[in-house]
Amino acid sequence: MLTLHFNRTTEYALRAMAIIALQPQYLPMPAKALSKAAGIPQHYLSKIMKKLVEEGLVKSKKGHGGGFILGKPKKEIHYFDILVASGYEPNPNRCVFGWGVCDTEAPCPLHDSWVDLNEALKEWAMKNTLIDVRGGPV
Amino acid sequence: MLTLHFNRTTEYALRAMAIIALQPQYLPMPAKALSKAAGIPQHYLSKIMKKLVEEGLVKSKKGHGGGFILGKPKKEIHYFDILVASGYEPNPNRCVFGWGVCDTEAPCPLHDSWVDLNEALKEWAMKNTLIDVRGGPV
DNA sequence: GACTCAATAGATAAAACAATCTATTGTATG
DNA sequence: CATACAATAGATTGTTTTATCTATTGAGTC
Repeated sequence: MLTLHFNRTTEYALRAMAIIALQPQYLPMPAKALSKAAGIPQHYLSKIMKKLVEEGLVKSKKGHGGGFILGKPKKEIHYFDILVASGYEPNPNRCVFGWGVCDTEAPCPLHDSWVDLNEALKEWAMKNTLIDVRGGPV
Repeated sequence: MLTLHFNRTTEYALRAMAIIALQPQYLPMPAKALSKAAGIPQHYLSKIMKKLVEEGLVKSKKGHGGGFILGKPKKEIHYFDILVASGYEPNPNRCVFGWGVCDTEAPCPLHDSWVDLNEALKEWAMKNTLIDVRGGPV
């Protein structure tokens, strides 16, 4: 795959959350239906959902009539939370340049612009919430 | 690996270009030295360099005293060019949501915010050039 | 022209990522 | 309480990406 900005897992997580957000919240969405609606392999999705549940972004309900619903109001779920829950590292202590230490004091040649990019991405992830997901139930 | 924003290949390409940019331009940098300075496996790097040469971002010189130098002035080499040369797709016709068609007319639920992110990233990649690489020879 | 340095090319191997399969646990309903 | 539905968990397979290995081609130097 040609990675756009995130890996597939993270992209799937965004998709899944968006779809759940579009459902009536009194109606839990079963993993199977979610898998179909999002075009995500069911068992792969289940692993992603597990993390989202652990982070409190969704709540799961087992048994007949069960499924997933949002863990909190849409406006409180930032894309950022979804990224983090699916493995994104917001403040990596890893240098793009591969340097052991790389900070403002001892920056690698790409440090400044990298910080810049990180901030742009973080800003995007923080300003968007599930309220920004548009459309009717999918 | 925990991908930050790009895949490893692209990250390597940025690194390599930054290092070459920091060298005195009358002195070609051999792939071996570059590999060592950048911490990139030599033969893997060679495949990346090939693409960069094809795109005209660097020029290569074979034989004794050979190596790589920039293909054009630093200020004309945008990060964007490096991303593209290493496989980044600037205007993907692929929907995050997996939809066949997804545009302003028929947008997927994440379309708007995704376009937003793409633009932020493109802006970053366009405004930065190899002039923004800081430091002395590495 | 023989020798060395250095890029190019192709094939192979290892690792990471993505996907699938099988079984188990939990919960509502008749 | 038996049955069906649905999440959870672990093990296994498949695919892609990353890395390595082995040549080959080109260019300078003696």
